[in-house]
Amino acid sequence: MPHPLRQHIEKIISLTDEEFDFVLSHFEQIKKRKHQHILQKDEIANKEYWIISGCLKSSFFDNDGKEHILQFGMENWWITDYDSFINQSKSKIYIDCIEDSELLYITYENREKLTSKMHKMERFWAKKSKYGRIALQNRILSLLKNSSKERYELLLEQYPKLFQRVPKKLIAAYLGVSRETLSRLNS
Amino acid sequence: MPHPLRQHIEKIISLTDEEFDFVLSHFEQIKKRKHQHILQKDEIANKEYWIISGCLKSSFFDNDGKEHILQFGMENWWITDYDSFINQSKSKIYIDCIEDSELLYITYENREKLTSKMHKMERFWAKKSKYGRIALQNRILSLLKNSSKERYELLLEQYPKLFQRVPKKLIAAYLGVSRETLSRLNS
DNA sequence: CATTTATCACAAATTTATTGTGACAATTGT
DNA sequence: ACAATTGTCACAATAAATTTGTGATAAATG
Repeated sequence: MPHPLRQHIEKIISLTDEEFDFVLSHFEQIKKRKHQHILQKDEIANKEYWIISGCLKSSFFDNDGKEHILQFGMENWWITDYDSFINQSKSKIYIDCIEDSELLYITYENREKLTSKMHKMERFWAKKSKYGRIALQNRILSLLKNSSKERYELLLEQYPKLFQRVPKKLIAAYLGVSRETLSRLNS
Repeated sequence: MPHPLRQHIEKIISLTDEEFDFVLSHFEQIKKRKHQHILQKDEIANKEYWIISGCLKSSFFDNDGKEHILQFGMENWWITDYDSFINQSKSKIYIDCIEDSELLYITYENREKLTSKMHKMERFWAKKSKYGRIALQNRILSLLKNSSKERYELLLEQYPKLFQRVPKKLIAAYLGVSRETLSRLNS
């Protein structure tokens, strides 16, 4: 069966075997265990990760040390701090594994190389980026217009798996409520 | 009471208040939680850490994925991969926290600066380095001449606290025996 | 001012990690 | 070749850490 990354990319653009091999040659594969981070504050994100298996979160710690989760990442998702990655600037966020995970990553330099040599992949990432932008916009809207109960229900509807996989306190940190409030939303 | 790092340094050289403040200004303080790493394979160790509180280990993973522990680090110890730090080359080792820890670190650049401006500190680190070398040599000798039971007893005698603080499987990875064998050394 | 939420405290439940031990194969030194 | 030591696998008991729900109360929100 085809490489999972190929399946993923071919949802947007199609590739020959040679093209995919060429793409893949720009990636490295690594394993990370639960709790291990792949990016921390003040580092420059020079890698973009694609999740083969496992689960990660990208989060921000406020001055009180409280964690706010920007994004969860699961199988077939991309994750990095795009602010830091694109601008090659210091990151404010922290990305770590919620489960043992297998990851593919492409460095900033390799992505530049690849997109310059292969216009198709430029298009792929451009499209990805558009979708990502829409998702972010929707998240902002949801934070503005929906109550925490509504946000909870929307998330549950959209990603029911997440609730079986990750502790509720992390869901709470994603929804922007305390874990106690989240717990009481059930009743 | 004086800063713990000052107490530590003054065991070897003496410092005025101004001198110590100057030294300290080259360090940064950070907190790390259990499981978090401060160095991983293929990174360049550009920081040397001094442990205020907590416990860390520096280890190497062999081809079978088995962990071999080079060194534990506790309060008032220094830790980094000196091979990588001194030569500013890619590290082969992994350093992570066994407990939540508070650390001071000095970057390679700052250490260069500090030692060039303050000869005393050059002497301090030179002496530290000598002691470290002796400790390493003794460890090698012990691995060569002592049985695992003897190495176990020597470690227990020298660092009894370690056995209360860290899981036996890590002691085993330090002694170079399987955790089962270590367990049976008790009887 | 009513409602919602955060915070603190606590205990129960659940999950992970640690530890010892038996059985047996592999390795080592003599 | 043989005895002793150790590694590996499997399993169960224990211990430790994490997760979860809930009450009480204060703070904030609209």
